[in-house]
Amino acid sequence: MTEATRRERLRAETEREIRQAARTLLVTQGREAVTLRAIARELGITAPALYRYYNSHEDLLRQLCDDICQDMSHELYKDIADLGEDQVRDQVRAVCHAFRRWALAHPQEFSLVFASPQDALGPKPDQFGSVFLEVAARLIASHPAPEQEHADVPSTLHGDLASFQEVLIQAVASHGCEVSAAELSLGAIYHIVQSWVRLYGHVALEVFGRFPFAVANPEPMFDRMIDQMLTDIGFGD
Amino acid sequence: MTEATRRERLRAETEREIRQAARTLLVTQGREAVTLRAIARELGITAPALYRYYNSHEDLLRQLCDDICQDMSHELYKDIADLGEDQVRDQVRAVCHAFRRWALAHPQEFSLVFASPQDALGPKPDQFGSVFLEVAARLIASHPAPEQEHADVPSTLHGDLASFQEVLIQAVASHGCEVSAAELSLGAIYHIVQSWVRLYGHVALEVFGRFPFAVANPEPMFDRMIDQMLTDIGFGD
DNA sequence: ACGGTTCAGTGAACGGTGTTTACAAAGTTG
DNA sequence: CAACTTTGTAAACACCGTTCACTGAACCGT
Repeated sequence: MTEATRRERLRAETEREIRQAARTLLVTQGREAVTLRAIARELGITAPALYRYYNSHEDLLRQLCDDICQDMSHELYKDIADLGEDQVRDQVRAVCHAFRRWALAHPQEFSLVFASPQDALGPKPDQFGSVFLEVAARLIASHPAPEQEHADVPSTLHGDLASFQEVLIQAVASHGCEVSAAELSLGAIYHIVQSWVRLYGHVALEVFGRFPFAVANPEPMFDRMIDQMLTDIGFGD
Repeated sequence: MTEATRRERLRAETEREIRQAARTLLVTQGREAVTLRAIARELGITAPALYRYYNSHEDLLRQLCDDICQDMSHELYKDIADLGEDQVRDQVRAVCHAFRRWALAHPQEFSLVFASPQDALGPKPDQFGSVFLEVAARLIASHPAPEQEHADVPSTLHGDLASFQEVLIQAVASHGCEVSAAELSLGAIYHIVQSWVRLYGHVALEVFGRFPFAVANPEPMFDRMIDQMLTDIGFGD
């Protein structure tokens, strides 16, 4: 059967139950309610027992953030799975809409992930925009005409963009698309990052209710922005 | 002298001292350290005394947010005060850079203001992007050629944009610039909002350390984005 | 099958938190 | 001076994260 011993299986099980309880508390009662004692109460154990699984309350929240990001990532990929391999532009559109929809449907999770400082975290650098960035990179790479040159991106950024280029190429490759550095120029990378800035800016403003004026229905504005983004990248319809 | 009685002056004084202490704690030791007892300790009083001034801890934090926004607003206006009345494009550039600089220099304040949900707040709808929005509106209105039409903005948004148009016209007017609705078209308003989305997106990502890749020096990227923004609005050099 | 070891969980305790309540001591006002 | 308002205190409550000594059960090598 499974390689793990019985003990390890039980441990992994309750570990999952703990985070599930924490997640439920977060969603139903907000971040403040995610307390060690409340979680333990939910599982029918006492608070100190949780220290067998997590070093601290902060540690638990950190791992909860990882869970959330992973779930969102899976959901986003699920939303573009139905689309054909060749409809990459539709995939970009879909992933943008899915990201907004997820954030609006899970404001507490979205806030928690963003409120937590990225500083003293593990080796994972991003894990939030990665899905969008991968799909967008696939779109540009798969397009036959990479007319974008890296003439208009400041030379100071070439180093950073080049290292990110490698990361993106590897990310795309892990989805079965082999691309070369030539197909994914530095200019293209730059446009992708700029698109992520806009996408994130809109969604964050909307989720946090910080739009400069009361928007009755932000959806058409979002649609319009996605169109503009695609046009700027060079994929206007 | 002042209209207020002696008691009212004393009250206002300690009220200011309380928020000053809270602010210092926030900056030096982070949000978690802004506790009622810590604030009281700083003033040499006890925690329950603070309830004579604020209804709750949450209420105090809310008002602290207001303080922060107001301070930032003043600082931003101070940064563009040196520029001539007619150099409005430079003013936009300056206010963008000032916003980024302020956010990077005050990450704790920036995070606190954004982490706090906007929902159950007072009558103030925004108070964060207002400075940028006002200056940007002034730029467009002062420009002789308002070639932007509202043909390319979704008709669904006309209502929301029109109401925001009024707000902006009033905001610009309060700075001595009378403009008509014709000089500040709906298309222009839309571009201003889009610019704010990008500006906020970049700054938030940078402050929260959530850029998709390690950027050694984000400043040239920011400069490049501001250029692009101005070009999109119709003010490329 | 037994004995030692590992491990999950408990209960009590410590210092800290927001908040309420009853009360004292000032300041203000008639 | 007396009545009243305002400001602060001390004690208490329930809750929080965290530590520690301890129990009991599961595991493992012999």
